[in-house]
Amino acid sequence: MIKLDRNAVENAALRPLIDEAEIVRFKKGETVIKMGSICNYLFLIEQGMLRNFYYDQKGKDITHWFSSEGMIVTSPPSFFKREPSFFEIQALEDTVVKAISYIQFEQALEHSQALERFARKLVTEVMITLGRKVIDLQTQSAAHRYDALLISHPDIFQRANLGHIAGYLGITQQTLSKIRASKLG
Amino acid sequence: MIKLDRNAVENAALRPLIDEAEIVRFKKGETVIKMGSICNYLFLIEQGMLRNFYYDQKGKDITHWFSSEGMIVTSPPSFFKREPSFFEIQALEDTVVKAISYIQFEQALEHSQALERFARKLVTEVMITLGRKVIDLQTQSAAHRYDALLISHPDIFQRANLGHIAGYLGITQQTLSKIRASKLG
DNA sequence: TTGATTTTTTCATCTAGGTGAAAAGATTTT
DNA sequence: AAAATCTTTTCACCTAGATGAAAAAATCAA
Repeated sequence: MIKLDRNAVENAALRPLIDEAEIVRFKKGETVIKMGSICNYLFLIEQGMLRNFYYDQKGKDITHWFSSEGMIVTSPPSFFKREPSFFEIQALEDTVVKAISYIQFEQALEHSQALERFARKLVTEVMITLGRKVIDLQTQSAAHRYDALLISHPDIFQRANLGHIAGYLGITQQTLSKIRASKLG
Repeated sequence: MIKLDRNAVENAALRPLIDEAEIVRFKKGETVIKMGSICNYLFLIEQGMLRNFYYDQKGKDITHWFSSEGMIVTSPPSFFKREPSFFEIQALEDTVVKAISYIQFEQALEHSQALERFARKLVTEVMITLGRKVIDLQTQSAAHRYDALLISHPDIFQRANLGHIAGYLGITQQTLSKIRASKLG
């Protein structure tokens, strides 16, 4: 969802929250957050890869976001608004996370203005990123979005399957396959 | 961009920031923020309506967001990251805003944890809204998005022209016109 | 009160990407 | 190493929405 750079991880305000977080392991394919449940954690990924996805009207599974080492991920509407999640989160690889509970998070933020500030800035980054994604979906062709992803996150192509990537790009797997074929000639 | 409900406006932490903001008036059609400039303000709309828009590759003007009375609006990437804005902001009606400068904002947040907290929650709402817009663009038909807007923001149809609304819905004006025609029979 | 400009609709045509089914390739399981 | 399962590609066909041009309607200006 959002990458914590080295500065962020070493941020003094964040340290205690990370340190008291529980380490949790997920096996490849395992469900981390189930649709309909309330997501009580921010997950800081130590090792591995997760994806957020949802089911559209027709029940098709659509990837909303990929997250890997150093990123913080959650089901934002569920975690922040304490409501049932329409996202599922699933492990694409064996994954190790530090799970920061909602209660830990709320308490830490109440006791530390620096952390509150840090959290605000993090959320602001995600907001800007999502704004860019809206513009992208509205103005770029599928092929262009594919190229951009290949450059910005080449590792995803090693770690997620093309069905997941197609959903993330806002297209079907068949269309993605056509785009890939067209690059070969 | 984001609506401040009555609770929010009366929030004690926010009060001083609003009170020291400068009142600015824009005439219908006037440009509030020019593309390429740095947006130094959060605008709290007292009266009137603004739209954020950008130009795509081909130079087509695309509305990203409408904002009216009680909403706070800015060019988020420019305001928060202090970089040239790719959004323009334009007044769709004669509009009165309270302009909170970046410096006022930063200082107030440093001095008030409650305000920092309030700002985080506000940005979180925008993040969630944008996440929903991504899903909407990816899963709903243009006609469905039109219906949804008609229900959620009927006033926009009185206050913005259909070209602007089409851009907001992610379609061309001609397509919007076809959708409208199909509703009449 | 008539131009001039802007906004909205209409129309004919085109195309990016969807759909559904099937084949081909990989990977996993026994 | 065969069977079963999952992933990716291919193909024929379809459709939502784009494009470009033009007409019609509404709004504004002198």
